[in-house]
Amino acid sequence: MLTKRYKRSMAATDPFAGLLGYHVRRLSFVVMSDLTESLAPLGLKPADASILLAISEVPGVTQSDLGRALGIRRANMTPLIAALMARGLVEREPVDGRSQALRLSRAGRRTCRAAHQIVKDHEARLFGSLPEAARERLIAQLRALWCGAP
Amino acid sequence: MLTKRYKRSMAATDPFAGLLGYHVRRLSFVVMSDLTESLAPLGLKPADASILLAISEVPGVTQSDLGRALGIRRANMTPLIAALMARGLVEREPVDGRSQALRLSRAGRRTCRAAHQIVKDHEARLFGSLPEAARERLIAQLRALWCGAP
DNA sequence: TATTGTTATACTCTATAACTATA
DNA sequence: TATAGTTATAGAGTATAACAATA
Repeated sequence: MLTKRYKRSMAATDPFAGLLGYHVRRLSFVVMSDLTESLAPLGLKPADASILLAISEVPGVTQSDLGRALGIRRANMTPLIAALMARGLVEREPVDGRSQALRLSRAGRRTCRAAHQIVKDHEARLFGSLPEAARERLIAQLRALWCGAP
Repeated sequence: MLTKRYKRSMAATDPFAGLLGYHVRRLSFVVMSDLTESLAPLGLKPADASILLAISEVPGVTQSDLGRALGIRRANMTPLIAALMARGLVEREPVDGRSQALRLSRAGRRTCRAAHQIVKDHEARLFGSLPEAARERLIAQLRALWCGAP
């Protein structure tokens, strides 16, 4: 990430060192890179894994509600769900004439468990150095910052 | 960001609430959205602003070194620098037959100061609720997580 | 041989608009 | 009139490979 050359030439006067947003951005990049790489053996991207995890927690959730919860637009949910259905991981059943209830198939539950384990390992690898109390305080602070104070 | 429907159907059992990486990702999105919007009046993207700020701190920095410091590849630096030069904000001078030293023009320094103020306001708006000590601890923790422990 | 800067290009993610069918 | 899902498409941002000129 940081080269020797950078450390020589810029680190001492890094104009971003005092910017919280900058560190959030760089950490987010590291997190997403590691997670993408970790999930690749399952043939899943982070978005796929988040969909499986969320369906597993709320079986029967609607495609639209799921998209809203994850910050994925309707138009972009369509191909994501279609791919998971084509792989036999997700099943769909109409709740009325327009909404579709999503559930995991048996294979989907298996893949979801594997993904969940990978995510836990990934978190431990990246954040394991933090004491549990610090980790929880960090989560509470970040959560408050992105989804509004309380 | 979060809809009422989401709060009703998923919040209680949010499978991501305990994942630090998830909150980093969501906060990064909020940060980048706000920063992009805040810089738009100057006709700058966050990458442009980071380039101006960095050149201002290290005048004469090389295009390659700058890219490495900011995590932008050589191939992607070319059009970014070209656009800033076309706007008369950045000037370039060869240090040897291949490297180019970058400096801000007078207009570039003016735009850089404006960008710096916008960034400071943006940080205050998003993170002003944090006491200074908490903010600094947060920065130290995030920095350690993305660029290696010490 | 390795590095700088460039060009061309491709891939992913995300965004919008328009359409249908249902409520 | 508003919502669910779909389709098509456009725009960022980021990635690689190959090239010429230079160290």
